[in-house]
Amino acid sequence: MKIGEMAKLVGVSTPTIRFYESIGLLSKPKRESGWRLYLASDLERLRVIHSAREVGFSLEEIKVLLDGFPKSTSPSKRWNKMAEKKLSELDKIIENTKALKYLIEAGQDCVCDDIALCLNSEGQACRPKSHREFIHKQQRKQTA
Amino acid sequence: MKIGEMAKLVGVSTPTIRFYESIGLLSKPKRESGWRLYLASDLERLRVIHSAREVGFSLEEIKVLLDGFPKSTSPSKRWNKMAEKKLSELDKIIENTKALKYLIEAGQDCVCDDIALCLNSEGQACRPKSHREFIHKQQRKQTA
DNA sequence: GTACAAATTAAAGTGGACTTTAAGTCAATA
DNA sequence: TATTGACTTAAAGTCCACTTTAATTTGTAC
Repeated sequence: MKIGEMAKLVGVSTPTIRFYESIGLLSKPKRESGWRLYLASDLERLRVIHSAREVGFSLEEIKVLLDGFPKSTSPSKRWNKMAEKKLSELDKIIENTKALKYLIEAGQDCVCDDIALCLNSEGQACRPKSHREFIHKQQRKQTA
Repeated sequence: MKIGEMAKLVGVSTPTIRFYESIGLLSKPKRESGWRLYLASDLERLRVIHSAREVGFSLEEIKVLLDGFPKSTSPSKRWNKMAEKKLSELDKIIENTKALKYLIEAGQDCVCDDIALCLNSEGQACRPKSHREFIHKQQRKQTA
């Protein structure tokens, strides 16, 4: 497939794809009369890159993660180290995301005058109760 | 508390806090002989900002989300619209994060020669099976 | 054959989110 | 009283991840 089709399928711009190629994040594909022709495997790789970007990985991190992805042999120390680090970061992201979801949902029927009050107040008449309890649990976890 | 203490508790730098103040994301706190003195509510707000940043919210988005946070009245249309949008983005982030976790975990004992093969191949001898199935499910979902 | 849409290049420009710099002030300790 | 470490300011600088520009080439439709 040509660059425009792949771009559309994944949801990035064509200059972005060329840019990724220029920094070696995507490999140089075959050409047909000058036009880049991509394979299904390129599409998969770009999809992974895109979702990793959305989760906040830097391009450099993605490069290490993908290029160091274990071949038939066992993973390198560097890869393993980054994988470990990233796994715990991803867990943190999931926690954060859930907390924010609760916060936003609560905004729809919370009666606090301020978000800080809503998060903070102990005896506040803030609905829904479930939200306040969840947030407080999160904060105790983070502080500890 | 002074700026350094708050910075340490949340995990940002002191210039970052002053920068947030300069763009109106944090309000100007009381001073004591020139030094900023923060309250517990400032700490909570900064915590929310920080975790939202980690999840990829822009500062502008966070500003809208927090400043428009419904007071005793009902939420504004703008706030509601952004909240809706953000809730679905957050769901996507959780999906992406889980998929990446599977991918990284799989890297530890996958026998594919390449990450694209691992994601892509149908009859490939790629362990663990659970991972491949999960990823394919994700992809079908995204493409659909 | 001409217009059009989609591709090509290298290089310069942009926007967001900080970070650094430089010169100074404050409060506590030796 | 002098040093230390945490604070103050405004302004300039940096880094990342693209995006835009401009000038050109290719394949398809009328």
